[in-house]
Amino acid sequence: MTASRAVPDKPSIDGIESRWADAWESQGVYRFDRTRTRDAVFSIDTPPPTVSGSLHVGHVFSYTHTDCIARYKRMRGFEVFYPMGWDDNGLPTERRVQNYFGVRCDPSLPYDPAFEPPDEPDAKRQIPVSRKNFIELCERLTLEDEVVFEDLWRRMGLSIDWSQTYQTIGANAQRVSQLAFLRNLARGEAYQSEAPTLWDVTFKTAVAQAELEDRERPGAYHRIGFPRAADPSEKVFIETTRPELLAACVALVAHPDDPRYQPLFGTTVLTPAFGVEVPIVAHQLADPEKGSGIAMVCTFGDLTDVTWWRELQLPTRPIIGWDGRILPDVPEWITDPVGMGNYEAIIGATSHTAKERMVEILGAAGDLVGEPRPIVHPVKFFEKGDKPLEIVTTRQWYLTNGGRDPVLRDRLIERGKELNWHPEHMRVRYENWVGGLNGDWLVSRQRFFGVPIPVWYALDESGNPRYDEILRPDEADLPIDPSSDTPAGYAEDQRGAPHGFMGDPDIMDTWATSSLTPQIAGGWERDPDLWGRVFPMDMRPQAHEIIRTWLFSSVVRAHLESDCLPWSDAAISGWILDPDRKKMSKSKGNVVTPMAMLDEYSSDAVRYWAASGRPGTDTAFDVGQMKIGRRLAIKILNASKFVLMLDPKSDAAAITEPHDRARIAALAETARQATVAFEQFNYAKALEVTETFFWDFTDDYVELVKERAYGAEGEAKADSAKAALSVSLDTILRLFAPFLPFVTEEVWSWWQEGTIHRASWPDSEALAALAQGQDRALLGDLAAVLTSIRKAKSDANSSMRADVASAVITAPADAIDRLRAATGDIAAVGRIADLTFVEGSQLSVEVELAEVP
RNA sequence: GGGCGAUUGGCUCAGCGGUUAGAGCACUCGCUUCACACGCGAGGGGUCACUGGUUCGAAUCCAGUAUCGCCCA
Repeated sequence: MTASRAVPDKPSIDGIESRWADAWESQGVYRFDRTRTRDAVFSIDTPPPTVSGSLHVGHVFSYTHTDCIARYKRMRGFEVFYPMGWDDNGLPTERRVQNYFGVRCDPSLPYDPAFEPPDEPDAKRQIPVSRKNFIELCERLTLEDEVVFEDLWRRMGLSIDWSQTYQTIGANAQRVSQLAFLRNLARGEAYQSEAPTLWDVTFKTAVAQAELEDRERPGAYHRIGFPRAADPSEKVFIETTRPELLAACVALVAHPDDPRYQPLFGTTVLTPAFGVEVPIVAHQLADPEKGSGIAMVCTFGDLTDVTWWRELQLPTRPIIGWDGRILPDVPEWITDPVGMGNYEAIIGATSHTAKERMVEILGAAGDLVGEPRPIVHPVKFFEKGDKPLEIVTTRQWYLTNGGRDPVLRDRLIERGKELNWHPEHMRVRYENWVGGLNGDWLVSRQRFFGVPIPVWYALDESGNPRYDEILRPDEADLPIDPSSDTPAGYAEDQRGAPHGFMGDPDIMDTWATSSLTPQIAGGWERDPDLWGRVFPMDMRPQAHEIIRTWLFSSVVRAHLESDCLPWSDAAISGWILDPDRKKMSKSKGNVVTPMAMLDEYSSDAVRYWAASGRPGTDTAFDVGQMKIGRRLAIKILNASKFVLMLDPKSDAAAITEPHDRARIAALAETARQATVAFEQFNYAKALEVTETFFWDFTDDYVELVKERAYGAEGEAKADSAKAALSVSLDTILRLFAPFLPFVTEEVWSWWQEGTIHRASWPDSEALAALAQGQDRALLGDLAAVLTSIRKAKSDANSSMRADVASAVITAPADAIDRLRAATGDIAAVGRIADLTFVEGSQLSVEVELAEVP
């Protein structure tokens, strides 16, 4: 970088961001050099932020951590592959596009190349558009959103290669997702199955295990009597929280060892209100402690029902439709006229309403015992939904993830052990999750906006799909949309016709795309040359709450496709907490606008705060730390100005004074510690040791050698100090460069060629050699002496420039030996006329100030 | 209910077996020192959550308790 190449009179950190951001971009400082081979590349699988979401402090925090590592690695000589993705696939973007343009996605519509959204969108009367049109609108909108993010990233100084960007709904991401899916299909890792599925009735889509969350909800146990078929006067009492599912009851189940019910196993009862005969069966999952110890099995009330249904081979009697309402036709298993009438009473009702009506019906018939007993229990929800999930039987696509195959599960847990976790303890979250999987990964979603499942099905003579006859596209044609593209050998007019074809109507789980970010960014099956230079990647930075989703699914995909980990290291960042130690969130109204923060404190200052947060640790939002960062940046400018105004020569051989060598020895140790810390991804530690050194350097060393550097003790000793100052400054700037890219670059431009961000990382061994074996202990002795002298002056309320008539340093013999070598510096900084040493056990200084005239 | 992590001066944190426990902020006092008043110096302030244990020695290791947070049921 060539800038002024002179030290300004009044250096300032204000406004330097845009100047250097522009210079870095125009000179391609962070451009990935793809002539470098894999061993010389450090590749980062950057998290693509949700562009439809808002920017918040958490972004600044975690992206800074990654950038510090990227910059360190670049200075270590690695060519850093640091792409940026935009996550514009999924529900948040779908909603935003709908509202912004007043449209909705209807995949049955043909693509209209001339479509333009209305000038004045009406959210209540959304215009239906094809999937392709919808995605085009999404890309148009996210282009605007991306600009906001990119501006912030540049302003923060993220050293991203802006020629390497991708979108998770972009053509390349779609192509990669579909190609990977087809490869999974070919290897038998992707399969379809008609099975009970967790279902969100609001979004009308299947939901995967990873998207579930339990929420505490009030409920009530209803005690219901089932007459025995053999003797209707005798009743078996169950307790259920879901009486509305009585019509879907297929059995009663109790624990095989429960003596209360053992005599009943193999007998049957009649369901109250419906008169359907169901068996009493035994299963070890029945909890004798819960309710009456015998439970009603329905298809399906919860996941345990699904287990009982599967393992006991019970019939399927669904009564809840995909809209969450009771199915309209009286099912054939209800034959009793009263039962048929009771069913008609709940047709079309939601679960909630059906429950109320069933309670009425059961109460009127005397089948309900007593009052419902209120409880609070965990209920499964879609994490983005607000109604309890139902379980309905649907045909879905699954991807193997170890949830049903112990061998694969063990292999994936092994992968978790191979991965280097930062911090280490995050590994258990992965292991807990993988160990707790209860099924394969459900990847199909009944939504409209997303990456389509890239297959068609042949239709039989009646026009019904033959799911076993999957029509696959040619890999070269990807990405495709089966709702508008036609399979080979068919014509478009055969769509939906007998002996024709139909496209799979579903799209993929967004994680099915996000799990492939290394493949999308790294040019998998698109740019083999690039792929060979960046994969497997080195680093995945991400937040801890998506270990089960993003991290795990990425491991699954790389394992299945490439039989390796997608990256060697996972750097897990913590959260930003507000001062009340709650996670910062928009709804709490405590989110600070990142750009305003950068304006107020400067980018380097905000980065300083972010980099102070240890890896994986939740960190309080703290403007105090930003103020300190700002102070540090300004201090670097001023200290640099001082050193450079001495016009020092970087002649390492000139460093001959023991004090200077001791300082260089400390510098070498600092560089060593910072390097070790960075190698462990501990940027916070690297910053801390550098900062500590720097403040000692300015407060003690610079003050002590100032007079000597000005020439008070002759040219040779001045040159020694100046050379040490020069080497120190050069090293300090490089140690700080990953954290404070702007101010370090600014100073670098005053006296060095090129950009500091491509300069080499300090070599601690080379620095140690410059110290010529000098003991660092001298610095501790000097600091103690200096403090004593300053204290004497401070106690006397006098200036630090006050003259000292005499000072007597008492110290152990070895300390005296060391300190004698710096007598000149001590006398100069203390303005001591007469300095003497006395041997003693403890280091102390007796100071006699000169008479003030 | 299971798992993980945290608990150190008023605040934010470092230290994670070895001399009287550190830093910054805040606070008090002082200093217009020619790199910096967006500065410099000095000072006060902590029985390291609690209870046991291991050890010559524990903030640091072990067990338990409490509180908080997160992940998973």
